[in-house]
Amino acid sequence: MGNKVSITVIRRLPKYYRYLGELLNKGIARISSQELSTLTGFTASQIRQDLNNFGGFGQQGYGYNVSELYRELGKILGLDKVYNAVIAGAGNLGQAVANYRGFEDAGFKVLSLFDKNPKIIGLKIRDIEIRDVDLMENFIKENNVEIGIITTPKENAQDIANTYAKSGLRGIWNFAPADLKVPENIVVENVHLNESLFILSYFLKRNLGGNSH
Amino acid sequence: MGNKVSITVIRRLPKYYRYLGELLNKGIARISSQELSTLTGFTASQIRQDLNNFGGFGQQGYGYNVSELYRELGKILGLDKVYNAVIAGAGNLGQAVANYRGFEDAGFKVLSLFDKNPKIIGLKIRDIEIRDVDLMENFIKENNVEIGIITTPKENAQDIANTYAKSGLRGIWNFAPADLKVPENIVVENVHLNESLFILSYFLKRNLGGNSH
DNA sequence: TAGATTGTTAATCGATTAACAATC
DNA sequence: TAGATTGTTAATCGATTAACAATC
Repeated sequence: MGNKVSITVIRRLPKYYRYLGELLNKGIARISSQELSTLTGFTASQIRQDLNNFGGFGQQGYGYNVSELYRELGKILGLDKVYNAVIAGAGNLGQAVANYRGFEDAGFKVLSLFDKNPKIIGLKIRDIEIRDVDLMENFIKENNVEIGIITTPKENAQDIANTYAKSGLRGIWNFAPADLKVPENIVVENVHLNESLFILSYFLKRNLGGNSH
Repeated sequence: MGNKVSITVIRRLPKYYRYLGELLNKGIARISSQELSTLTGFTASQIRQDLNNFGGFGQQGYGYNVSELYRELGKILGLDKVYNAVIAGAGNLGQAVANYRGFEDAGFKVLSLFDKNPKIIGLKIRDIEIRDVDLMENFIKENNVEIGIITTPKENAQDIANTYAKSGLRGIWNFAPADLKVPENIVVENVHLNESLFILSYFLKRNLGGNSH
């Protein structure tokens, strides 16, 4: 399997996956790149190019088999494996993530939340306990945790990232508005809500409507 | 002011704005494109190109005045105006957004949350009341609300978007994993957590580390 | 004035679209 | 077989980088 697929291609894959899942639920068996284009807004040509980075999943004269393509994309996206995760920062956002159902669907399991506020340590979100953040490093090492989520204020984000790095985590999902410095072998994916909000604001000011900027 | 600045440029502006804010807090008065490059990871050349889409904010031999550039970018991003907002969906995520401090910093004011669950209608998040979603349309019309946030399950997202459109809102900040259909004059900015998570998963599977994919 | 750094044009690189032969 | 639609190459378009004259 070739390795150097561009990030712009990869960022489109989840959207394909989402629509294929919807088609699957509707019981639709096949789909052409043209029909996928109508759904996703990407051109048919681009869709074919994108998919062919990973293999020839289609069939001339027929199109793509929905359930096969869905399964293949799931594999490509790594959704066929379960990862253990922890959440640092058990405020509203941390609790929202802990409760987020899409999280389990993607094969992630939250084993614990961590916080430094003694008032909430010991509480449970669903059945997930909030523990003292001082226990986090050992917990990660002892429970085969591979993903660390950061939902703390930005002031603490780099400290948490450092602890994560020491603990041997492999990936960080960062919600703090900060660019984390981590060792080369750790993957960081950012959700920068403030940036998203600023972009909304930009287009509002200019009164430029239309979906999906 | 020219109008057609590409979306790829616009998506970099919030990062410039964030770092300039940090420099301002540190009391740093000037910065070169080269120094900004070190901070942001974009090339100096690209930074100069980006900024020159909006005007010549720099000075040869000197660089950029931090507070001036910060202020100018704030204007470009529309952060110099206050918008009223409401939130549909008062679960964890909706409450997290209501409590999110970056929200006020960007000039957005949440006037009310709305939900259909009678158990939480009437409660307050900080001092923001949760109201019955049936009252939402009138509330928006009567309170000069311009932004609608969607933190409901995806099943309800399009209905909420329709109500927003009827209410005369101008912008939607959508957290549901769905592509909303809205009239041309309404701006939609999406925060697709599931897509972000899938991308983290993709890079984890491939064991490709490094920041900022 | 000399040094620094922008603003801007030109060159390169990469991504998207178009086109069509291959083939189901 | 005829029609449909992919996989893939070539053409186009847009974004990034390099280079340097302008100028503070």
